Amino acid sequence: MGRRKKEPRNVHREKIASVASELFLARGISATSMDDIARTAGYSKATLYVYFQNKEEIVSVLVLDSMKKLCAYISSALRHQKSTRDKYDLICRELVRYQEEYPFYFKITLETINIDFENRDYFPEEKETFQIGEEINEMIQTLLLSGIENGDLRRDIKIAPTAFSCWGMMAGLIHFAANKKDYIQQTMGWSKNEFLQYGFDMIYQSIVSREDKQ
Amino acid sequence: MGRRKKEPRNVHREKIASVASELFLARGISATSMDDIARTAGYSKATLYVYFQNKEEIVSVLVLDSMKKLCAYISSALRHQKSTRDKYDLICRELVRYQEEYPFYFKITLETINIDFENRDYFPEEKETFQIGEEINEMIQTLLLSGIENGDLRRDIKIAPTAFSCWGMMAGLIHFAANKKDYIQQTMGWSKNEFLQYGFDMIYQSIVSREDKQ
DNA sequence: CTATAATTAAACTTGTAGTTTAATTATAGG
DNA sequence: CCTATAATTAAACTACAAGTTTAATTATAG
Repeated sequence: MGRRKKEPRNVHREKIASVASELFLARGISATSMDDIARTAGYSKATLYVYFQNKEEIVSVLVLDSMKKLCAYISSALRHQKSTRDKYDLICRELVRYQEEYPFYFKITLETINIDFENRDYFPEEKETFQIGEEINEMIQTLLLSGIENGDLRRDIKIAPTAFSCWGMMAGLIHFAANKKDYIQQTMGWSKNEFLQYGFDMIYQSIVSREDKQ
Repeated sequence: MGRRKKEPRNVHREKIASVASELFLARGISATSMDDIARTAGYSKATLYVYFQNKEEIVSVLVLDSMKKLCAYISSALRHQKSTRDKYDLICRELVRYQEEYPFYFKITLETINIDFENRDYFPEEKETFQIGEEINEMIQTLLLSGIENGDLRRDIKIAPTAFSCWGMMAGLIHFAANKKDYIQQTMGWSKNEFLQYGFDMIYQSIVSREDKQ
């Protein structure tokens, strides 16, 4: 009975999400209204509500996109480096890149990956985001395991707790560095990246094998 | 010319702040309206605006209070323990306690201690909060220094970067543990505190002296 | 040409922070 | 006991926001 189709639903969703992404990055999520998005995207607000349930759904789609990219970054990092340390360093770099590219989603991800599937209703995108988080976890745990096997990492570390501790510590470090850039410069005379390098190295020190004490 | 004084300004401020604190803890800051606070405190909304500029000022007073307590906790921890490790452990415990007691202020503190004194106008409370953050930093750096001197900690760590890295990592760890309690239980079979213990130990491993390799 | 899908303008609801005014209330000082 | 005045307040107001709904408009497939 449809007499008119033109663009499929997803084209509109992607156009809207893309515009929202730019506005969110420029002004922040809460400072961007649905009216802003509609105006910028060249739709009316009513149309936005045809393609998305609400603002939250738009955000969750963008968070998912960003997590997919992060996952791809990390996966590529693991494939392209050989040594445990090189892989570790590149993962750190990718995490920093992710925070810089998507500062708001980085924050949301840290808080949301949670998911107590009982309580709330979640968008499919949110559940998928959670799944991708699991994928990343598995990659990190695989790295830890192979690091232990070839003697790069301590034999007595516990894989899962170490992976999650690293995740929490790195996130905290990156968050700190991103928000206190000027402060770091003033008190230590270090750039954000120098500071991060030092912090990431500290974390590595906590898991590295201590056999080689030349 | 004042014909009536009754309660000094600060009594009202404290009563309002105290009520706000309870509501914030119970429902969250953004879910608590000025009307809620006024109703619960037994004032009219107009009176709230007599004693506070706005909601933000109430929050900043509460954040300051919470930071004062944290500072006192940590200071006491350092005075009551002898060994570097005991002092370290107790500081970790106090940080966790702080997060549990003031989850919302913990988050704000992590984001706000920043302060780029040029940009915004800050309430005096915000500046004082920053100062207390500095005090805590100094205490931690003093601990690191004495730990190095008596051989408990590695001689090659850099005091300030290590202190700030620890701060960032611990905050990240605590934040992770607090938000993903159930997840930790399900994936690792560990309680939040067991996980935190493991994570804090990892951090300590990264700064501990490695002389004693029995 | 027209039925109908797609889109929209605009009004509306509900909720928020913040401001202002005019009125009310309580009391310190004479 | 008065009364000037400080303290307080109710209530109306502005200015936004998200989200919902309706009635009208627009474009096009057949």
